Amino acid sequence: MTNHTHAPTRSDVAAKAGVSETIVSYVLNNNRYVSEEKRQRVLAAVAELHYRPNSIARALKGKGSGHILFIADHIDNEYFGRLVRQIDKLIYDKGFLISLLAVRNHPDFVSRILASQVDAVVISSSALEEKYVQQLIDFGIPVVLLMTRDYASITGPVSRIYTGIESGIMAAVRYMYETGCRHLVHIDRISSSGHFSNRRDLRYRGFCNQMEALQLPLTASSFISGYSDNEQLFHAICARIQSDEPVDGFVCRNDQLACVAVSAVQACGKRCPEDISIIGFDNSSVSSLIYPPISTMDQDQGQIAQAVLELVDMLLKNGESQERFLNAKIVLRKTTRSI
Amino acid sequence: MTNHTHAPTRSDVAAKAGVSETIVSYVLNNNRYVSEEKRQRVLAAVAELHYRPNSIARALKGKGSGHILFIADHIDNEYFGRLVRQIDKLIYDKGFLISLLAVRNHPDFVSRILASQVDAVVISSSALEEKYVQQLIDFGIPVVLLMTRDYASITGPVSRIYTGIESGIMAAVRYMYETGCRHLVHIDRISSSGHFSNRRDLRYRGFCNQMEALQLPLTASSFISGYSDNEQLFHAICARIQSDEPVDGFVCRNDQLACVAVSAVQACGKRCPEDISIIGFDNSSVSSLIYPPISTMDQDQGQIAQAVLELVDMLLKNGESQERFLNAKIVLRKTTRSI
DNA sequence: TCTCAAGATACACACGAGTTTACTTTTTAG
DNA sequence: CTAAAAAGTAAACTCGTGTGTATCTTGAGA
Repeated sequence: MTNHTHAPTRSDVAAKAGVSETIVSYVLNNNRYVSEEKRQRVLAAVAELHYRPNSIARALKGKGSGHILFIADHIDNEYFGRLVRQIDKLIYDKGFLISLLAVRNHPDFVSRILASQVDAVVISSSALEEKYVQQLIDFGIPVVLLMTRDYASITGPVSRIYTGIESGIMAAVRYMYETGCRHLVHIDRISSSGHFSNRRDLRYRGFCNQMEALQLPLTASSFISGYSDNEQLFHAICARIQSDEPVDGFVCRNDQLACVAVSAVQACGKRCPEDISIIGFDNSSVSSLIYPPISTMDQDQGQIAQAVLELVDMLLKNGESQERFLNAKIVLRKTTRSI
Repeated sequence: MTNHTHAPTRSDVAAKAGVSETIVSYVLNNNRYVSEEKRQRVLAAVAELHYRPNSIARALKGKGSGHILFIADHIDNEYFGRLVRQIDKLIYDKGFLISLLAVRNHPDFVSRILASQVDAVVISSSALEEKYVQQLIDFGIPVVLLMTRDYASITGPVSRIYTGIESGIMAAVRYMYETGCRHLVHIDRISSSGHFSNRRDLRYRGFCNQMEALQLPLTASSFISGYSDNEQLFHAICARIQSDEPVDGFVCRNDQLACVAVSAVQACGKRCPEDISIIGFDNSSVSSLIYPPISTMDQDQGQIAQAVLELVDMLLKNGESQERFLNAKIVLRKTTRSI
């Protein structure tokens, strides 16, 4: 049982191959001419010792640490989990590793990230204050924003990916309209003070924009939000259904909320989708597991992952930033009518 | 708008404070005597420059990189996501960062991890081959195993956490028994060749052990497994219900499977829990969102996170390994009878 | 007065890799 | 056949930090 306490270093390889450390470095980085004979000896030694350049030492020389940091509000979110998985798939062969961090709006947050020496930062958050994002950028860290809200004030070389949230919600509203719905209600978890002030959230914005475009009624009663507890939300939805204001469709922030909506509709003795249509968001596992299975909007995490890596690469290579627009696809199941 | 391209270094701080770099180092590491006056000057300069020691350089000196690597089969798993979140909560103040990696059974896997220079590795996987785990340990990396299977062959200084999987399944079986079930069936996603060969999986083992202890019938028809597709599993469960062999309870590997079981039971015209009881595992969000809400076993991720960190600390500090036994709590909802 | 302990500081090296520069050998051109 | 160019190698420095050891000052004790 080989019991190495330390991983082999370049000097071990050089010794075993009978060449200088420099040669080893040249072979591995492939940036200087080395005679074929020595090259082979080096590669053999590398293979035999299972040598890999220490990424820490390499990072110290400015070659990058090989860590890409993902920041999200809820890192245990299923949508985010699937995205991370896809990225892990693509990133592995490039020698990168994913690091994860839940958002904290604390003055130390940025210096904490700086000290951790990650090569790039990908942010998927509606909660992180823009000033912190701005600081990251000002410090020269490559940043890719997954757009969940507008980040209006941010300036500098940031890449942005519109993952299809806004256009997705708009497509959902349009589909509901096309299948006959005229009184749509948006269900969300959070709400800012006053119903119409949350314009920075892309779902909210998409809903409002499309409603206005279709000239559908948009009032305070077009929104149910602010309930963090499912039980309370359930009752709020029931109350809304039984109120004087008409409803024939719920457009939900995510599939969990849609689930609650389905229960509420059934509890009120209404039929779904005949009386009230429901559409969720994220295509999470619940949506296909419950009965009736929920129609929802699916963002292709594989596609997003691809875009993230391309933009990170570009940022790392040229410092060039870019924007990307992706679309969510509608997944029709049983909580919406057919066209 | 301050546009620093580079983070400040120790020498910047030393210059600003008018002392030598060594003094800065002593103040920050608090390991040598420094006069109060200079200490204050250094701290002021640190604050002013927002200096933080570069964790890469510090890691190169063997002080640890501040990265703890989590390895799992499915890093997008909801259970795992919640665990990661809890750990992030506890770990943040200690200056650590979580890294994530999906299992690959590839010869390079270990050297890949070695090269990434993480301080410790936490493994939550039933798929990772034991030889790779052994290699990690032999290389002197602190390893904490979240026990999902037995890892019988592993030797050396590893810490193990039994998160309550085996004891949890046993408690579930016992509860089913106490509420009158006598013909229990275990539903799993995967199966090895032959029904009785998967003894290394703690759920499987817990189920078998408790069944034997209660002297309940345990035959090939006590298992439904091997269906990766929900549709196929649904039909398999229906077939089992309608077969000659009696069933009055399903003990499922997770809540998703329990969901499918609920649908199957209803589709077969049986009542749940009156005719057939069902219990899931993980207390994932689906379990409380569907109707009827599913009884399940809950592993307290906060508790597990706490244990993980304690064991990592211990490993990092003394190199001492340890075992920890935690329990899952039963969450009674509507798919099981009352006692 | 001399010595020795302890207080206070700084030099210099190490960590493991990348890279600049310089040195030696071989090849090519004139 | 000689000079210059090119190929091949290696020594030496760099990144930012921690720390062993050396230096220097001060004060107390004999």
